[in-house]
Amino acid sequence: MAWITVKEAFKTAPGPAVTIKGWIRTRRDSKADGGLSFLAVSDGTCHDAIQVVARADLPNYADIAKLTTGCAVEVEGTLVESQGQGQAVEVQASAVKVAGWVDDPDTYPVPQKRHTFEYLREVAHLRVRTNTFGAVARVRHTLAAAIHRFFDEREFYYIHTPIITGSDCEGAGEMFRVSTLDMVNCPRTPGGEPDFAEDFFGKESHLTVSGQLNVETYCQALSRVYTFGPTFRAENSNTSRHLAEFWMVEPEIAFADLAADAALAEEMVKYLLDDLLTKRPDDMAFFDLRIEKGLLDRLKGVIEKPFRILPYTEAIEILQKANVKFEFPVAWGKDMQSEHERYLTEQHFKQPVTVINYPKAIKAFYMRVNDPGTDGAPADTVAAMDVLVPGVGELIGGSQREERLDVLDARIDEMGLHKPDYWWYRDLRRYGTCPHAGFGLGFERLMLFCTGMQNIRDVIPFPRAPKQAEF
RNA sequence: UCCCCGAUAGCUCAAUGGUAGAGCGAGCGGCUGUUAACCGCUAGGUUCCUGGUUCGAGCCCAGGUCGGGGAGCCA
Repeated sequence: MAWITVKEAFKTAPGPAVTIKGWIRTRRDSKADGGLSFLAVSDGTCHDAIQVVARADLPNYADIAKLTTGCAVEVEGTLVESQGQGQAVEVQASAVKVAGWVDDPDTYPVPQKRHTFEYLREVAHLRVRTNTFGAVARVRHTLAAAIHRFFDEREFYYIHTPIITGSDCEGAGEMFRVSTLDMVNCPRTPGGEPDFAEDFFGKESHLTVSGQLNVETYCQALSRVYTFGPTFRAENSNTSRHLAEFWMVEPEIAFADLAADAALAEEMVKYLLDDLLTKRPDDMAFFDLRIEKGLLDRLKGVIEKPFRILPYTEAIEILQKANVKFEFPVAWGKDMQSEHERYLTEQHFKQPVTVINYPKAIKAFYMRVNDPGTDGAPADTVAAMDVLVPGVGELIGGSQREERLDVLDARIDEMGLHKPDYWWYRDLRRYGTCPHAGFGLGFERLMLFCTGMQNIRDVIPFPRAPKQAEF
């Protein structure tokens, strides 16, 4: 008897003998026809559970009648056309073997009832057994696979940039230290500071906050590259859009400017949405029905319309003219607040907006300095871009990189950074430099955008956030 | 880190400073080719922690812990 997945079973015509293995979602009993039980069995391979009909003449029916939500079972039977409403096929069981009971149904953390997401976070090891978190897990996989396929189809190479970094020059926020030093009796320098020369790497090391600087080196040889891996920020961020450990997609393209970068970002987002709608119609219909009404229409709209490319200088003008009372003032040269970004993408344009050419003073040292007067800006700008999307805010941040060594050095000095730390990054500008650009896409933010889920802690299996690393 | 809100049964929430309740879930029974099933019965409590006010605290006060919403940092 062939063991097939529930997903396969739904695609199979009635008739064959099959074995199904999975976990009980619900059990319903009937005394009709001499007695029978209906078991909804899920194996997670697709959104729906399959109905198993277990008749009272099965030798272990007394056990079957005690099955509760969460029990693991192996069912042998025949795939048949369903006699009832609500499903096309079901399994008429010839044997139901109980692989694992639920100890105490009264305290099983995820019985078949409504749960809040806040509660389910406390039982993250079991929450994936619910409809929502099963769907999240499958969508997450589908998007991740689509990312690799998108780049592979375009001759990008996947670069495994390091998780541990010895350079303290990534400049994208607080970092987690990686150390094997004895924290209680740590070796000290004569000055009394911890002596990192004695540490594992012989220097102070941290978890990466971005793969960008490393991936730029491979870009300068392989032309089109990307990295997709975990990223760590030790910021004390307590929001529904930040994690201490998150996954980031960072492509880097050689002989490319900001326009090419923005075009790549847009093409990628649309490719991913289209692939998701094609490959996961069951889960996406669930999100549309239960999580965000109108989700499917919203995503289809994103695929169809071009992103709005909006110079920062123009964005400020729109915000200043807006008939809305903002909590924070709008002024050229200031970074846009969340409320400003949300206004642009949610109220004014009602679609994804790519804001480009930000003031130099508020952006990172590696972003390429624009020619004076770009977009009619009153001061220097850099070729940076942020892709803002409704409901999430900043989905992507990127830029054309400064490829001119003299300009880069001036920026490093200007920002008070320690030039020798950047020796290998500067080398790229000495040995055959070329214009190049790239961006970072927050994978969990993409998940929020695609599923309509509200909290970023609910779109990653085991969220890492301040005071949260239980599982 | 800042502002606001919250913590009571397994879960979601009620309860004027005076005997702690409901819905869902769970157990048992009834009914039904059932499917958000339905009907009946039953069990289930250190009211987050520490201290204070009071004859008496789930309720008032102080501190803490944890959670949620918003902000900052950003992806």
